Parts: sequence; C-alpha cells; structure tokens
Amino acid sequence: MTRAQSGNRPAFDTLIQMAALHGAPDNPAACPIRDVLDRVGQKWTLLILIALTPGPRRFSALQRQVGDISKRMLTQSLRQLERDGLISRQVYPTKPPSVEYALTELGQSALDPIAVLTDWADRNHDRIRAARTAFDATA
Amino acid sequence: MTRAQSGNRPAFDTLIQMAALHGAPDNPAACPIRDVLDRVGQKWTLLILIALTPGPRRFSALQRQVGDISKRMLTQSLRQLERDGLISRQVYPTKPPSVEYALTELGQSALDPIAVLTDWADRNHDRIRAARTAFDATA
DNA sequence: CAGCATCCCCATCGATACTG
DNA sequence: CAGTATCGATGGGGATGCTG
Repeated sequence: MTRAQSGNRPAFDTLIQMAALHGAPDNPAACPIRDVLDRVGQKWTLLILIALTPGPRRFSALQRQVGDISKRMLTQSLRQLERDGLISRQVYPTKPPSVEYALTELGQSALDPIAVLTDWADRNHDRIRAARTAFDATA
Repeated sequence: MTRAQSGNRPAFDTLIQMAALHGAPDNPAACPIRDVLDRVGQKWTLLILIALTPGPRRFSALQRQVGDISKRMLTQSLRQLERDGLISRQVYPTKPPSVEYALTELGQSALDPIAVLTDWADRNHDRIRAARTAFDATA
C-alpha cells in the first residue's frame, strides 16, 4: 500500500475504510459519503454556507451576496440546509416580514472541511488548468 | 465577526476571500471554487478517486469496486479526471488489452481535502440524520 | 478487456408571475 | 420582504449494443 505525502492520518483512514464499503447502492442515504456528497454537489449549498460565514444574513442579502441565484433555488437550498441542521431560520414578524438565516454549530463545523477543500482548489487550480491545456493539446 | 471553533486558519481565510468574490457568473471556470466544486459534485469522481487510493486499478477492477457505475460513466469520469491531471492512464498492449489507472501526485494531494470531507461526513452523519427526522416531524 | 455510440428519461435548475 | 406556483429547457446519467 503505497502512500505519498498525506498529513491527515485519522481522516485518511476513514477514507480507506469508505473505499472498502463503497456504499450501499440500494440505499444511498445510508452511505455518509454519498449522502454528504449529494449536498456538496448541489450547485448552491456550499456558496450559501460560505456566504453565511461572516455572520447571519437575511433572504435578500443572501441573494445579493451569492449573486446569480434565483429566489426559487435560494429558498430550496435554504430549506434543505435547514432540514439537515446546518443553518437556522429565525422569523421576525415585523411589518414587512424579515427572516434571518444563520449557521448552526453543525454548519460552523462544516466550514472546516469546506475551507480545506476551497483552499486546495485555490492552490491547485493553476495546475489543473495547465493539465487541461496539455491534455487538449495532445488529444 | 463571530467565529466558533475552526482550527484551519489559513484555509479559512481563503474561504472568506472566496465568499467575497463569489465567482464570475459569466465564466464559471475562472472561479476555482466553482470549477473544483463542479467536479466534486459529479456523482462518481470522488468515489473513483477514493477507489484508487490503495493503489492503481484496472478498468474492470474499478467498476467492480465502485459498484453500481456503468461503463459509460466510468469511462467519462476517468477521462475528465485524466484531463484534470488527477489520474494517469497507462495502456499495456497485451493480447486482451489492459489499462491501468493511478493517482498522479496532484490526485494524491487531492485526497487530503477529500479525506477531511469524508471524515466530517462520517462523524456528523448521525447528527444530520437526526436533524432531518426532527425537521420532518415538525413540518 | 476496455470503451465508444445511441437512445431516452428525469432531476436539476432558470424564468416568470403571483401572494401574505 | 420573503417566499410559492408553474412551466420549460438543459444535460447528467442509466440501459443497451457494438467494436478493436
């Protein structure tokens, strides 16, 4: 079993372990990886989580901050995140009603893996783009 | 600016920074986060990367290991990963031709963030499932 | 064995319009 | 302001069959 530079031993073991059981095809939600990956794959979830990092945000504020997201998708994504316990939803019954979304503790904890991921993405984006150009040139 | 427990300071800063620029809607590939996230979101890419963690694998071996992936998607995903420079493809011109896929150094480095992610998923899957049940009960 | 080609479905997402 | 409702397009992805 060869291994290169990896500095995350415990996390790495989890990964190996996951590679072994490779998920239950009949019940995808039973496999933590697939379950979480489904959410991560959702075009907007991570962007929303990131947008909430500095602090609580209202619906419209979120929409402006994420940029090109429709109200439909924002609502949908927020619901899912709330259901998963990653964000909380607080309604203030003012005259024009306002709703504030915030990261829960669980959501906060999710930021760590996300940060590691985006950090990797940021550091290696150039290499990836270079690899693509090289590949396209060969092909 | 409130912050909870986060232990990843440098990575965290990248995240904040990303939250600020929130991507170029017109050119998604220009934003590292969205670019990488697109791949991560691909149903099979991470599973394949994980399957390659213990060492190089042949096509059929990969298909068996991942489980329920069609040859079509396996081929497609492998191509993309190869293009991105995460895996290498070595062809052995034997009588029945065999092709061996392996992680490149870049691919190896990608395992770290992935491991952190799956580790988080594994540790918090119960809480997420619990949150869902609670949410569904309330609704 | 490895993988390309074809057909087709359906989940995801966008756009628009309407409501409390 | 914060959604909901509806329609429609796009393409990811499954099933099957064929080739070198």
